[in-house]
Amino acid sequence: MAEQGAQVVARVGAVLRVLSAAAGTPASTSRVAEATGLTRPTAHRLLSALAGEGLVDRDADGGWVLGPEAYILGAVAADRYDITELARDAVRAVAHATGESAFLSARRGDESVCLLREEGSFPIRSHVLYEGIRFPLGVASAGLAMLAMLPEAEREAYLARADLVAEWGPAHATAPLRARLAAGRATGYVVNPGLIVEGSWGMAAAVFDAAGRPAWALSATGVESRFGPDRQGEIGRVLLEQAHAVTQRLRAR
Amino acid sequence: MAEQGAQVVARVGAVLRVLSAAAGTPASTSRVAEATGLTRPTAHRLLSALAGEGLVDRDADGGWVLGPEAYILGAVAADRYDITELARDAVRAVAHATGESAFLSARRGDESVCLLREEGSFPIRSHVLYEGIRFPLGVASAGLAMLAMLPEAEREAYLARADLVAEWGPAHATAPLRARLAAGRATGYVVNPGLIVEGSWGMAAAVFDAAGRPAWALSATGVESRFGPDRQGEIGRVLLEQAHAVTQRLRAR
DNA sequence: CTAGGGTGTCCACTAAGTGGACGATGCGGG
DNA sequence: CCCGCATCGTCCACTTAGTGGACACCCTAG
Repeated sequence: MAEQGAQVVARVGAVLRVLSAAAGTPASTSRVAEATGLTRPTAHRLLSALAGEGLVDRDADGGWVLGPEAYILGAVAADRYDITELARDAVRAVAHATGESAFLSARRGDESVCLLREEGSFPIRSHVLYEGIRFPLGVASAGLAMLAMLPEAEREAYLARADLVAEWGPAHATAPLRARLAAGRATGYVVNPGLIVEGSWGMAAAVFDAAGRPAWALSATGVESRFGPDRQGEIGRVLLEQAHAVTQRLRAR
Repeated sequence: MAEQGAQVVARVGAVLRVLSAAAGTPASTSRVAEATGLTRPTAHRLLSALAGEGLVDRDADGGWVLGPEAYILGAVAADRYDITELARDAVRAVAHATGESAFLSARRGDESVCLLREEGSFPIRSHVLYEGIRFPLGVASAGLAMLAMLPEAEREAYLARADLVAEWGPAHATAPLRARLAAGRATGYVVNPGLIVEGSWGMAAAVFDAAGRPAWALSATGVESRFGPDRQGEIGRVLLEQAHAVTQRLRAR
């Protein structure tokens, strides 16, 4: 039984996150129910009430999307939380230097969420990441980068509570995951060898907030052939350099 | 008694709107309770639960602000609802041509909410409007402009249900308000003769969405001495021209 | 035309949510 | 340094808001 007054709020949070993760693609009532673990009448009721508040909207075909009030909340909250303007040059620099699509992601609890994407110039690109998409911290390269740089106690606590194998496969068991994180701490950047979509690789480096905590990550993704040993060092170097530059800018403000 | 499943959602909406309207200024628990009409324990419980979801945050002094999840929701929703990039040049043109601060506001139900502000060059400026601030439709010039251009049935329905006198004074009674709206329909722009803060005047023109509905407004505000009959026509012309340009751009996309 | 999948709504039931009261904390003034 | 006042967080008896299984309706594809 939830803390009093929290159950509906938690459900609202879950519903909004699902629509956010859908990145503007309308979701059906059944889809929202499934993704949030709610029953369909409950999902429908919450969605209708949220639509009444303008936090969600309904498209012409009955699909649910984030609403105009969500946009306004975000525009106001951007003053405090938005680093995309400050980081945009760095994301572009990664895309330009590596030819791969580059991203800025933030940590949100036990998830990473993609905030910014810059297309790379290389004609074959991975489209696994887009603004709003979320992954567990141990899954996408951005989340791996932030997880690797957390204090050991927090990292181990996460590994203890997160069950990634069920949904993401045995490559996400604790032992291989710890190895990946240890390698990331050694080099400063992490490598995701096609564990979300086979053949789509990613690399990432953490960006630290003013308190020294890994709160964001810069990453690059592309096809496997572009992430071999011959290029990994260079991509890693560029990611580290640009991530460090963003960290410095954040400290300076 | 609310529609089932709606009471807590409505309260969440109200809490988030209050924090949004505070435009980043931290609000105390008592302040949120007062502004939303909730009791203090209820406000505290909802705020704590929303903090758990990341939709609100608590600053170092215990004040409540919109949280990182609110920012993310808004960033995702911006794809569908953000016209500030498209309208920025027009807002700047109003500021430049008139010397006054210029704004873009949106209609949100029975309120107008300020989305964008450009400072004017004239050294004496009004600071009544800022991003996130909300007014009833019949109060700020932006809301007046949108209200004036609504279909008559909707406008009259609003006038029937909105009681603006209690909080805003007798100048907001239905008769003077109708006159102001009629004048606005005749000229295409509305004038707010210092009714929010004495001496701070505003003028606005509506921007229409693809369906021809007044969904936004461009406005200019400044000190009374700058809004006399000698300048009203020119300011009105600039507002109309720029609002029309934004309307055209919206149709074209 | 039929079947399947998705939708919206109902309402008996109960668990979640409420708010008055109380104690704690912090700050400012004397 | 102490006291008063304002604000805070928490408690828990009470009640009503929220729930979800069931049902009817709608739409689309074969």
